[in-house]
Amino acid sequence: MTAGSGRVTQAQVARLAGVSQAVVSMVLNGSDSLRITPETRDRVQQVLRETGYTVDIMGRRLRGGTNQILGVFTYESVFPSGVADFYRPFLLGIEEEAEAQGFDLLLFTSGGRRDGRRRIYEAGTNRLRIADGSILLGRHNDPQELAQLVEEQFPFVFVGRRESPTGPISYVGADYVAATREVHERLWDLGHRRIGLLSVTEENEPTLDRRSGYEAAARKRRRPPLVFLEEDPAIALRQVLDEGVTALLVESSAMADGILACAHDLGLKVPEDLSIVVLGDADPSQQPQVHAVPSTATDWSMFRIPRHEMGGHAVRVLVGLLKNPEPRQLLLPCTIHEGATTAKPSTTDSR
Amino acid sequence: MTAGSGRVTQAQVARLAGVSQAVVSMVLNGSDSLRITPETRDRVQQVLRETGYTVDIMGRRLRGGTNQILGVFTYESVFPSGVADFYRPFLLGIEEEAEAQGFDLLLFTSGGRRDGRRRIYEAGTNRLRIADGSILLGRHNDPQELAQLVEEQFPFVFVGRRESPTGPISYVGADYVAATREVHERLWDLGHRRIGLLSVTEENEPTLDRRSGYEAAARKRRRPPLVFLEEDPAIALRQVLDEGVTALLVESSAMADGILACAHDLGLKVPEDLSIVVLGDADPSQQPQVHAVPSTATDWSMFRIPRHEMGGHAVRVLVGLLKNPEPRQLLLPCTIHEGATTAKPSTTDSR
DNA sequence: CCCGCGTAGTAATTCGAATTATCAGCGGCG
DNA sequence: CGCCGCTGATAATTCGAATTACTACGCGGG
Repeated sequence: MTAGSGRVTQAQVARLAGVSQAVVSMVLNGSDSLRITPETRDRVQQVLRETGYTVDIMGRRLRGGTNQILGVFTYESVFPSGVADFYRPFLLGIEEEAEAQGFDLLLFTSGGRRDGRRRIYEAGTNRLRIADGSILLGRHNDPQELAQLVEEQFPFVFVGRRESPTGPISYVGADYVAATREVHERLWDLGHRRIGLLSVTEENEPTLDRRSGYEAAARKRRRPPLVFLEEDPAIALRQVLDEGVTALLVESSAMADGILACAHDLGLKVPEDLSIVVLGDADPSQQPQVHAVPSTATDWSMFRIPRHEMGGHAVRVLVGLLKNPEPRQLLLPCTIHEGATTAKPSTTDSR
Repeated sequence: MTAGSGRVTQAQVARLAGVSQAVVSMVLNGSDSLRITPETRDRVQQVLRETGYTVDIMGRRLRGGTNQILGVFTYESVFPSGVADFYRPFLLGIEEEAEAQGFDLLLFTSGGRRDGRRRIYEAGTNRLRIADGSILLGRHNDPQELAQLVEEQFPFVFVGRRESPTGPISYVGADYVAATREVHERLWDLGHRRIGLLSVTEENEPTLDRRSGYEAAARKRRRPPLVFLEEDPAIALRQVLDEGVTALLVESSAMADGILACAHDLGLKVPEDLSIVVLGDADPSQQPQVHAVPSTATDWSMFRIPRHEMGGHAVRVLVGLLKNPEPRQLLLPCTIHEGATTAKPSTTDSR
């Protein structure tokens, strides 16, 4: 009686047009248009227009139909307030492609939060089902929820590579492996022979990918991998220098900032004495709240994650999934930004 | 067959537990708990746990008549790429409040465009009706579409004051009248006696509000209104100075930039020789694509539009509208930013 | 004359959950 | 014995749309 009273149903339209509800449905869907007299169809369409009828997505979906609605589930807020906005490029790509494909977007904001995070299954219900399929994004993820989604055979695509022990899941990710390998190759071509990787202990997919790309590149050049896991930049830099490293790959620009500062303290110049490459864009969610980009920001050598394209491709993969529920995985190439923190090594160390 | 084949229903649970579907529903909802034997309830709950049953939100909402979805319709793209992002604060407020009120958000991106703009009525039907109600935002608007929405008695709230000849419509706007009056008062208190308004010819609601606020303030001080409509900043400044104006209210920061440049050319200092106040935030959609804010940006004296709050209040008004379809109008106060472009007048001109 | 067949619909069913009406069984009392 | 009232559960209905099964009607050919 709240919103439902104003809502016109097919049955009401049918009564006004003097036909049965089934006819209204047929007129709407154009199915078996041969079976309906042009006069009847016109009469029904007239009433449809007068009443401003629109389908009830719940009824249609209950029956197994589709709504031309794609869900967008984020574990964090969709519209963040920070200037360095991690999600926006993804969402822009998603919106553009959804518009191109003729889908509306449903943002799942209704659920309560637990531990400050949103959940797909809240109070025993899967809210995603309102949409025909859903795009998931966010750094966090809940393996249990993912597993249940897979079991329900609900069509969804993750933005960013995700693996689930339950079975293959669809995703559109960035090819960190290839990008890291490429970075290693470029440094090698510049003459570097001791190329290190400063990684983090947290073992999520992107980190693992970067490491495997690094290790593959090192193996190709028959060099032992030089992986450092130290969190303190000063100690890390000491370790790196002790190993004779001339070029360092760093996971985050925050860590790179730390290394750079310590290097300056030691009287080292970047890139003359040490080349540094950041493996990816700045991820603001891992950094403290920096609202204003410092004007002296370093022009890091790095690679860019194709966020915009990832969003668009995620929509395309999801739409494909609706027709053919065969899981699909897609990795998009990162573009390498030359930057100002790489150069030829000053000392030719070929231990 | 695509989605949902893996789902467990209440009926299946009931069969496994050897009871009827109604009992399962009762156990789940705890209703009439007195009517169910503890043993039966335990048995059902056991099966519920084993099968991993989750409520299908569709069936539940189908009965309820409401689907807990609020539409968000924008005439332009929701996720713009520019840094100066006009919509984001609104959307952030909308998202937060929707989450608090337990609604999902449906972004209408599917509609085809005409003249590069989205439309509410496509193919004769109102797609907004999919949601329980809808929030509209965007600088453009289509009076005809608005009129039809009113006639359909569809619950909607406009962000920004909008009037329709058809009847009262709900909106949440910023109180430009009061803010402009307040600006005028402050300048008066500083000693200014010739306070001008540089307006634009386009007559939308915000412009009219600013003008009426200005005129009310001038009337209160028994001063003739000094309204300028010249678009060329050089000519406008000449007119302004010819009238002996010592403080100028300007509609947009773009225009203010032009005036400032011309004033400098004439050897005038701001604010010493001329105080300037911008009536509102910078509206990036009226400016050329400026991706990087110039570091020499002027600290304009101006007032800020409470975008975030407007979004949140729009959701609250809309939710209220669902219960009681009585149109509601709400104006939120702007906050005045002192800035660096106002000062006491150098010449005491009291013509 | 009646069967067959096409036409233009209508009646009935389905989806999943919630709710209402109903029913079976049992104890107690007149 | 029969009936009331209570308990604990089940059958039936509802929501809106889509689809299948069915029917009423008309026309033509055998």
